[in-house]
Amino acid sequence: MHKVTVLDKKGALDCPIRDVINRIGDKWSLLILVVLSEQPTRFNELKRTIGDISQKVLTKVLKELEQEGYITRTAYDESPPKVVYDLTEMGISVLTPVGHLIDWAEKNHAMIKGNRSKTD
Amino acid sequence: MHKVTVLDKKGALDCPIRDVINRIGDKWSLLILVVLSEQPTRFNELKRTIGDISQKVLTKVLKELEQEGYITRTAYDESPPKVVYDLTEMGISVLTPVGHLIDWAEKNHAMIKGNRSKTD
DNA sequence: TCAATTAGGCACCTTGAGGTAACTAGGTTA
DNA sequence: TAACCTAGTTACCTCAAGGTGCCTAATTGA
Repeated sequence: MHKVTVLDKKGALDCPIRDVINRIGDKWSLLILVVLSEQPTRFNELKRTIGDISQKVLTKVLKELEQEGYITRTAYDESPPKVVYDLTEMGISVLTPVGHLIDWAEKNHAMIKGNRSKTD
Repeated sequence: MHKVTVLDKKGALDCPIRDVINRIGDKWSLLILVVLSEQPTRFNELKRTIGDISQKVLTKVLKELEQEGYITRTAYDESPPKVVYDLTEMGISVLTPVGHLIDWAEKNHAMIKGNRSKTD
C-alpha cells in the first residue's frame, strides 16, 4: 500500500493535501482545469462548455485558481471584451496526479454505485 | 500531459471523478482514510487522533464511507462498547492515486502559499 | 459513591457554497 | 432604432456542511 502522511504535529493545520483539496475539491475547479487542458479558453466559452455553472461562481473560481497559480488570465483590449484563461505549468502538472485519481474513479465507479444502492 | 476527460454528454452528470470527489473531497474523509491506513481504529481513537473533528461529523462521515464501501465497521458486544473501523480493499486501493496527489501537494505547497500571499 | 469511558443520538445554530436575476459598457448587427 | 454579445458585478435566497452542547447505558476504577 502507498504510505501516506496527512497529520502533522499541529493536528492537520497547514497540511498541504488539505490545502489543495480545499481549493480543487469543490464543485467546479477540477472541471475547469480539465477543460483548460484541452486548449486556452475564453470566459463564455468555458461557461458554455461546462453548461450548468453559474456566471457568478465561474468568475469566482477562476479568480481563485488564478490567485493560487493554477491558471493565467489574459485580457485583450477589444470590444466586446476578450479574456482568455490558460493553464500554468503548475496547473498542467497537477493534472498528472489528478489523472490517476480519475482513472481510479472510472474503474471503481460501478462498484461504488453498487454499494450505495444496497442501503438506499 | 496526462489526457483526462471529465465531461460526458449529459454535461458532467453521473461523472465518476465528480462522484468520488464529492465523497472524499470534504473536510475529513481523506484524513480518516489515511489514519485507518495505519491500522484498524476504534471510534474514540479516531476522534482523538484527528483532534479537531466533532463527534457528530465523525459519525456521519464514517457511515457514508462505510456505505460506499471504503471502510468496514465491526461492533463487539462489550461494555463499554467497542467498534472498530478498517479499510476495505477498495479503501486501500484509492490511497494509491490519493498518495500521488499528496506527493504533488507537498512538492507544490510552498509555491501555492507564495502565490497566495502576493495578492493578499 | 462518584467519576470516567464507550459509541453514538438529537436539537440548535452559523457559515459558506452555490444558484438566480438584474444590471453595466461599448461596439456589432438587423 | 433596437437587440445582441462580451465579461463581469451586485443583491438576494437556499441548502448542506460542520460545530456545540446535552443526553444515554453498562461497566470499571478510585
